[in-house]
Amino acid sequence: MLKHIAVTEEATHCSTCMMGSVCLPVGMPANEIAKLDDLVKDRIRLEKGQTLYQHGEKLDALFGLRTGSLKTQLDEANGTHQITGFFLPGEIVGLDGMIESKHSSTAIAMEDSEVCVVKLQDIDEISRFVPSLQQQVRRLMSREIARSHQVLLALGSMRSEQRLAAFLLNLSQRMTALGYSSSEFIMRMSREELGNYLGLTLETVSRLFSRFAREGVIIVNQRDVKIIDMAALNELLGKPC
Amino acid sequence: MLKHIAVTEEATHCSTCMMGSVCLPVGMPANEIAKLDDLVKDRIRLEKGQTLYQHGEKLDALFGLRTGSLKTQLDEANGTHQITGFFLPGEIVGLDGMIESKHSSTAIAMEDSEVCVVKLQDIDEISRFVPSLQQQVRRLMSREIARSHQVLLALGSMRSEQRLAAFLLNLSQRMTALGYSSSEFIMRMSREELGNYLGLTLETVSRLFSRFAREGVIIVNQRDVKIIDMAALNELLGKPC
DNA sequence: TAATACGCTTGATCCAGATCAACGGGACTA
DNA sequence: TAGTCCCGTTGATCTGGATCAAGCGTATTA
Repeated sequence: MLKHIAVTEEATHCSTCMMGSVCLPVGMPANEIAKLDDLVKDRIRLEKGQTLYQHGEKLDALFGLRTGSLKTQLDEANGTHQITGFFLPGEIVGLDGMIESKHSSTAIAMEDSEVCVVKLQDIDEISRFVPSLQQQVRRLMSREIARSHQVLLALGSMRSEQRLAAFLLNLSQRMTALGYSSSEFIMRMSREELGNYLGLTLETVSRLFSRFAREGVIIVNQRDVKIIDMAALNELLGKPC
Repeated sequence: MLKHIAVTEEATHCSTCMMGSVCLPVGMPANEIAKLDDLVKDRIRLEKGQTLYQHGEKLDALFGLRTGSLKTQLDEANGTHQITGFFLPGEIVGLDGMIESKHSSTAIAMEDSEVCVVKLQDIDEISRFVPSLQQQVRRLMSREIARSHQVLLALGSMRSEQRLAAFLLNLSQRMTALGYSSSEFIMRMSREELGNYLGLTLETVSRLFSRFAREGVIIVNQRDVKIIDMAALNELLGKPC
C-alpha cells in the first residue's frame, strides 16, 4: 500500500520548494510559479523496490520526484522487462501513457524515495489562471520524447562502449543540474538494470567498467563512479572535446 | 522552399476531414471537434525527399499528415543518423522537441506528401473554448512517448526476427486503422531505412524477409508485403495467438 | 561466527548479426 | 538498346557481445 502524506507545510509548495529550479516549474516565469501552490496536495513515500504505479493502472496524476530514484519499465508477455528510464530528483515520472488514461509502464523505486503528486485535474484547473502551465506540461512531455529518442539512438546505432559512455555523460550532466559533482557520483542501479536499459548483458557492462578503469577513463568501485577523463568519453561518441 | 497552401475549401477543416477518425481529433467529443475549424489555416505539400523541418529549427507548429508518409531522424555528429519513426496519414509529426522551442529531430518525406499545419499558438487560443483540446494534445504526446518506448523495447531486448515481426504487426495495425488491408500493404521505406530504424543492417533485413517468405509467413515482392500467417508473427513475439 | 545469498568480476567459448563481396533486376537516361 | 544507377538479394567470413561457468567480496541472517 502506498504511503500518502498530506501536504501542509510551507516547504512543500512548488513556489518555495528547493527543487523548483529543476522540477516541474523549471523555466516558468517567477510570477506564475507563485500560483502553483495548490498544484501539489499530496506526496507519496516509497520504500526501495516499491511500485509507484503499474502498467494498466488508471493514470490521473504526474509525479515529481523529490528524493531518491526511480526506474520505469515495460513488462513483457514472457516475464522479462525492458527498463525505459532512470529518474533522478526533480524529474517528472508518469508522462508516458496517458492514452486511455492508463499507464503504459511500471515505475519502481530504486531506493527509498518521495514523490509529489500532481493531479491532471488540478493541472487543467490551475491552467486557467496560469497560462504557461499547459505549455510547461507540453515542454516536459516533449523532453521525455526527446530523451526516449536519445536512448533509441544509443540502442540503434552505438556500440557497447559508446552506449556506456553516453550513459555516463548523461548521468553526469543530470547530477550537475542537481548541484552535485559532475565527475563523481553513485549509480543507484545494478549492473543488470543498467545492462537491461542499454541493451547489453550485465557481464558486458561489468567488463566495460573494468576496461574504462584500466584505461584510466574512470575509477569504479562498485556503484561509485568517478570520471577522470571526460574528454575520452566524449571522444568515444565522436564529439569534439 | 516549402510549398504552402492556404486552407479555404470546406474539405480541409478538421470537422469535415476524412482523416478525422484517425488524426488529431481522434476520440474527442463530436461537439468539440466542430469547434476545431480554425485550427488548420495552412497546409504544406512536400515532394519525395523534401525536409519538413530540421533539427534546431524553430518549432511553432505540429503537423498532421494528410497524405503520403514521413520519417523522422536524429542526425549524428559523425554524419550518420538514426531513424526514430515512420509516419502514416492521420499521424501527428513534430511532437518531439518543443524544448526551447526547437525541433530535436528532422522530418523528411518518403514520398510526395501533404501535411496540415497546426500552430501551437492556435492550439492555446482554441483551447480556451475547447477544453478537451489540451487533453487531446497531451494524449497524442503520450502516445508518442509510448510508441518510442515500444521501439526501445524492440531494440533493447528483441532479436532481429522479433524486431521485424513486431514492425510488420505494428504496420499492419496502423494500416487497418486507416481502412486499408491489414494483411497486404506497401512499405514506403527502403531496406536500409528499415534496418536503420530497427538497429539492423540492410542485409539482415533482406535476409529476414527472405526467410519469412521461405517459411510461408509472408509473401514479399520488393516493398510489397503480404502477411500470410499473422499468428506466426505473434508467436515470434511470445504472444498468445 | 558461520552460513547463505546476492551482486560483481573475470575467463572460455559460442553464435547472431555485421561486414565484405558479388550479382541481379527494374527505372531512368542518352 | 545499351548504359548507369539504385535497390535488393545472396554467399562467405568475421567479430562484438552473448552465453556458460567459476569464483569473490560484502551484506544479511542464524
